[in-house]
Amino acid sequence: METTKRILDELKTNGFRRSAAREALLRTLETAQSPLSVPDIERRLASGPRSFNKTTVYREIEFLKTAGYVSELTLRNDVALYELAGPHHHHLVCVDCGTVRDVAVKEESWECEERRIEKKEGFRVLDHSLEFFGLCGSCQ
Amino acid sequence: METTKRILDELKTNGFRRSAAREALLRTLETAQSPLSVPDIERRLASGPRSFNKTTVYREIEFLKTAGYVSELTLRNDVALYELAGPHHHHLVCVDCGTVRDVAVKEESWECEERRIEKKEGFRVLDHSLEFFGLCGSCQ
DNA sequence: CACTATAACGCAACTCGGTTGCGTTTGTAA
DNA sequence: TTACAAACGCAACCGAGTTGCGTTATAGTG
Ligand SMILES: [Mn+2]
Ligand SMILES: [Mn+2]
Ligand SMILES: [Zn+2]
Ligand SMILES: [Zn+2]
Repeated sequence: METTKRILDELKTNGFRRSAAREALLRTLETAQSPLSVPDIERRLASGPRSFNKTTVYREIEFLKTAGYVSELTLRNDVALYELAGPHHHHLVCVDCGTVRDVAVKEESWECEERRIEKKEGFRVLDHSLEFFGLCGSCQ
Repeated sequence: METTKRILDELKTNGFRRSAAREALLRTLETAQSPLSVPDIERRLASGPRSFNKTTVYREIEFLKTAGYVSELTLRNDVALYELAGPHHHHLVCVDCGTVRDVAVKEESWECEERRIEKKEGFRVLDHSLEFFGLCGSCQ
């Protein structure tokens, strides 16, 4: 826990300030149990002690993404979702209620597949996205 | 070839008309060598014998998607891309030039993974998306 | 070849996530 | 305390995608 504090400290050693918006945004992401959209974040911030301009939120998300502390999630042309960056993982997305859950996938099975692609297709694989769509426990 | 004609025929037997927009749009997707966005499609149509209103293009895409002839592709929060529906497959996306290519992936290796998820997570998997991001031959 | 029903279309106005420019505020270290 | 730049707010903007509604055109019928 206290990921927020750790990130703020790391940022400070690199010359970035501990601002109210930055801390509030990090705490929001840390306490969220699933990825949030920017509108989500704005609402949660607004229901706290103070709200922030949407430009600030977008810029801060962009900053934290570039710094590697936040990762962006793309699902079926909905709005972008954000979560605190962690080890590489994938998601279960309920097509009914929209909830998003982390899921561990054994990647070894098809990392050889990536190497095969690199060789056969002449394409240098840097990253991949894999998400599962279906029905969560409460929706099936 | 002549996927366009086949689709138009199939649609006609179901009571849907062979309209100019529908035919032009299908031909555009058929001759495209990679998925297109709606703005892409609008531009290509406009440089042909006649152009169509963007609402028409959106509605037609939606119609063909629902009818199962077009599939939508979502990559890293860019605009939606569309291609003629075919057998399930995945894509190689160049993060430099943006080109999108089909790629065959042996799914057997991790279909057991899906079943494991269903059992362990209590989540009914209906579908998945898997895309590879990296550098194409000309960009690496 | 009319006639008709309705699928398909165009237009204008709108929504909303996301961006940009610019002037102001605020955190931090000297 | 001061000064510099990081961070912020505001207003205007952009562009993909949507909606309502009146009009046009396709295709089956007589
Ligand atoms: Mn996650
Ligand atoms: Mn494809
Ligand atoms: Zn659900
Ligand atoms: Zn490339």
